[in-house]
Amino acid sequence: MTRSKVVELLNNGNAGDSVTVYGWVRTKRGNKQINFVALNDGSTINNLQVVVDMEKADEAVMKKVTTGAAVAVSGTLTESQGSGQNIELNGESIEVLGEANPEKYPLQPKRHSLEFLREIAHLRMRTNLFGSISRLRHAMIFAVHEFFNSKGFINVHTPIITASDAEGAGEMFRVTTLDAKNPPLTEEGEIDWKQDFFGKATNLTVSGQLEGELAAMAMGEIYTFGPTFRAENSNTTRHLSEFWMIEPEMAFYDIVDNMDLAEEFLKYLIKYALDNCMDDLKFLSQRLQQEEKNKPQAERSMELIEKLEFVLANDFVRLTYTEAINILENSKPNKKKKFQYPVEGFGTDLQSEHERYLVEKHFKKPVILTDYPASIKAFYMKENEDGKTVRAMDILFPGIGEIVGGSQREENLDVLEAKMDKMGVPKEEMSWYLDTRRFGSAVHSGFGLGFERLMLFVSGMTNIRDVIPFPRAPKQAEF
RNA sequence: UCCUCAGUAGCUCAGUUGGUUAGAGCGGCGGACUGUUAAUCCGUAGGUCGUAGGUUCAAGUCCUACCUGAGGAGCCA
Repeated sequence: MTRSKVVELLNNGNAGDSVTVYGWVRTKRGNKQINFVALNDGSTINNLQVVVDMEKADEAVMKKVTTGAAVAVSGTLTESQGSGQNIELNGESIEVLGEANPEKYPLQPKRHSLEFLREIAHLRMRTNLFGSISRLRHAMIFAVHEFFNSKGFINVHTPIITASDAEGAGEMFRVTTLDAKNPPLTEEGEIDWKQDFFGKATNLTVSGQLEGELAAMAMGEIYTFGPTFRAENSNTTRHLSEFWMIEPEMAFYDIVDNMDLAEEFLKYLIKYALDNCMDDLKFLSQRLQQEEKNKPQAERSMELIEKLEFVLANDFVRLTYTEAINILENSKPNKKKKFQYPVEGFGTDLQSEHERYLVEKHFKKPVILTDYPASIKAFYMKENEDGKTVRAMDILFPGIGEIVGGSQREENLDVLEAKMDKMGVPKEEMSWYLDTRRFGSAVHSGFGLGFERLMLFVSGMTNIRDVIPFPRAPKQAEF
């Protein structure tokens, strides 16, 4: 007999069908006459109820059917007499494939704290919550590729090991095969990287953007979707040391085309979740509502599905950095000196509290901020005619902050080189990058979307460590 | 990295101004119940109080250091 998935049986099973299911036991309850086993195989949030007639069942086998055990069940689908489900499986034969000692198995049929589940990340995907998140994450990965593929973008695998340290996107993890205890030294007493595996100092990538630009300047429209590494000592609910980033890069796109694409992309992903993951979203929503009960009314967020639909239905607010500074300067919290960091005109770097005010209080919807001062942004961003600002754009989401950061790129070689000199970026090492401006340069743009931040928004989770299966963060590299 | 808070049973927590033998709920185990939905009811076992020092007649409780975790800030996606 072939194996059926729980999701197929619940959606398309008919009473009378003879089926075999494999899965893990969530709970067992009942009495001497009858037992009910809730079976889950990861294919859906919903469990298949297996009904066992204890007068016919092997008692020794049923004793091993405990929470967490892997079982194979064969039997006949029947319409359920109970109220929690339409269809259930009349279990005629049950085989325990793998026992789970109930005195030692850490997942119990009860609510666990997220902190505890983080400590047992190797098992937490067996919970309803992390099962839902895993399916949702998969759906979002799939939707990313579907979106770009449908628009004719080429997926490019940019290198994970890089030698360039000029991107200025934070601390990097060194990649080396040198003996850590006894590295070869130069005459000056410095580590001699020439003797290392690649003949130079290498790191894990902090961004695929520069290579993405090379590809875009040949293929037109490309995107990358890969792991990214930052060795920053960040201990927050929004940062990981290893995370996944999507970076489209498009030739012949200016900053407005870039914004249009980013907004369309985010909405596509959210719609995909609503269209394909409703069971999981409903569960996540219920969980969120439960959490929010403990919060004061004013701090409660919108119901999850309502929030997703709201973002779909409304245009993102677009405004310049300068306009944002104006709003902030005239805002109540600024006048009442409620901001920890006062807003002091053009040049002020926006702090979390400022971004949150704009998104959560003032506009109450996603905001795209553009035209930041050149002084607070990266060297490769396209300078505006005013000479003061650059064509950068950050998309700010409620509860998350910056979810997308992007820009139109400086395509003029002279301007770019002048900026690199000014900001101390080594031109010689980046000669390969500058070749895109030397030969066939053109207007182009791109952005980076933090995949886990998207997951935070879509799932309603609040800690980024809960939306990636095996989080990497300072002092955390287990599993 | 900085600030704040926390660490007591498998899990979630209570534990008074320092004072006998450290408690509860859930989970586990045993039992009861002919259809349950995180079942219900009865019973039962389960603890190096994060680690190391210190103060004291006496420390889960006070002090110091360290470790771990959470929330916030910075850095950013």
